[in-house]
Amino acid sequence: MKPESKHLPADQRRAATVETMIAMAAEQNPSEITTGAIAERMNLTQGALFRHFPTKDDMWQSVMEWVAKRLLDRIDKAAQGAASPIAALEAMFMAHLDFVGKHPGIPRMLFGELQRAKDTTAKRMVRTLLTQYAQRLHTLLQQGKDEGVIAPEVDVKAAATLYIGTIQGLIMQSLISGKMTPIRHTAPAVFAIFAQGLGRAS
Amino acid sequence: MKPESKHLPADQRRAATVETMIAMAAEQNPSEITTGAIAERMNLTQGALFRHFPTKDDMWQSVMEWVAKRLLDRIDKAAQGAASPIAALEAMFMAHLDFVGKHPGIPRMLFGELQRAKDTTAKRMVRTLLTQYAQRLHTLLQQGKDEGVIAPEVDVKAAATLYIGTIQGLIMQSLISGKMTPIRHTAPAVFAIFAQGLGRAS
DNA sequence: ATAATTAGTAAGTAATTACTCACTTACTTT
DNA sequence: AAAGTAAGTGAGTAATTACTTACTAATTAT
Repeated sequence: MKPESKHLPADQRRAATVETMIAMAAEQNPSEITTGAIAERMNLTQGALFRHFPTKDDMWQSVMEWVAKRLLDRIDKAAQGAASPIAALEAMFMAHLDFVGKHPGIPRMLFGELQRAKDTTAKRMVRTLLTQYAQRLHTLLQQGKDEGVIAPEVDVKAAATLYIGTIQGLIMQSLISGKMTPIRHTAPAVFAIFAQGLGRAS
Repeated sequence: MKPESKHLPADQRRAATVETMIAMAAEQNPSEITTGAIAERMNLTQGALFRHFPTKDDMWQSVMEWVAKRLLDRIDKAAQGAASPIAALEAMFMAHLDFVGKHPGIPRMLFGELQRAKDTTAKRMVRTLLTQYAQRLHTLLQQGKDEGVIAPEVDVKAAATLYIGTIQGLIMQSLISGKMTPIRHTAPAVFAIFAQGLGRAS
């Protein structure tokens, strides 16, 4: 398939490993992905992977770095052009769903890593990512209140939780149906209710 | 600790196993719970478990049965006394959170099982549970629209997704912080935004 | 070209885990 | 009290998995 030569420089091999893991996470439970399976998918022997990563946990850590950087980048770019805080939220919402639509394994990874028992570096990175995400939400929501487009009685923290949950609910839906496509279809209606919830009762 | 005699009748032993697994899921990743660890917690040898369950998957299946029955029962009872569809939704919402507050391992189990690769019986049961849950939501939401307390432009399916996601968001919050308690605190504010979202723009 | 370095291979190893089985112990029935 | 049955024990086993290592092949530098 891919004419990628066998010998790859270390950084490219690491990048390829990360991408392979993300692709595999779309098809199976991340915690059930073995180093053997990763290597097989890369047409490589298992041992070769450990020339580039000291442990499997380090592989997951690299994956989380990839995800955190790309996701935050995407939502930041999406929010940039928006005319109002609510438009920004909606743009972020859609960008986020578009992102997980392209990489369906990612939400599983995040959630799976979050519920790991031991405190891996990867787990800490997920927490950091979500905290940074929440910060952006808080800022926008507060801005919306200041500008009067969001009702003053709205609890900012609750709204941020609801926003994250809204995405999580859509993802859950896709896990039940096994398909990712209906998300794009339902998303606008779901966001509409959320946005209506932020508005002033008037 | 417990003066429970060593020899237990089969049905009691099975029930005890299920409860032990639920308790353990509150402390660690369900997929990392081994039969050895379960047996140890029960002061039993590993082999004894397999006298009561043919496979480990069957244990999880029993756990899911337990969960499905109890959870649906709880939310049905909660909805019963409610004066309006929205009050019923709120009562269900709170009952659900109360339930997972008492058994913090349950949402992890459900989500973890949902993202399993192979189609276990347990996975099918989770799907069934969530479908039945959604049915109740659809009924209430439609009722609300008929009575005019929910805006006619609200998409019932989207609202149901949002409701589930709202709970999921709160659970995610607790996974990040590692604590279950703040859920109860934030929940009303989160539901308030959701309810406002259902209301007529007027 | 030759040497040095970097990447990949193939065959391990030790640990873990779900499940089995021959045997023993506790309870029940007559 | 004796016999029959249900529940538990403890020592397996086969499979899997993360990680290692001695060696080889490709790439780069001199």
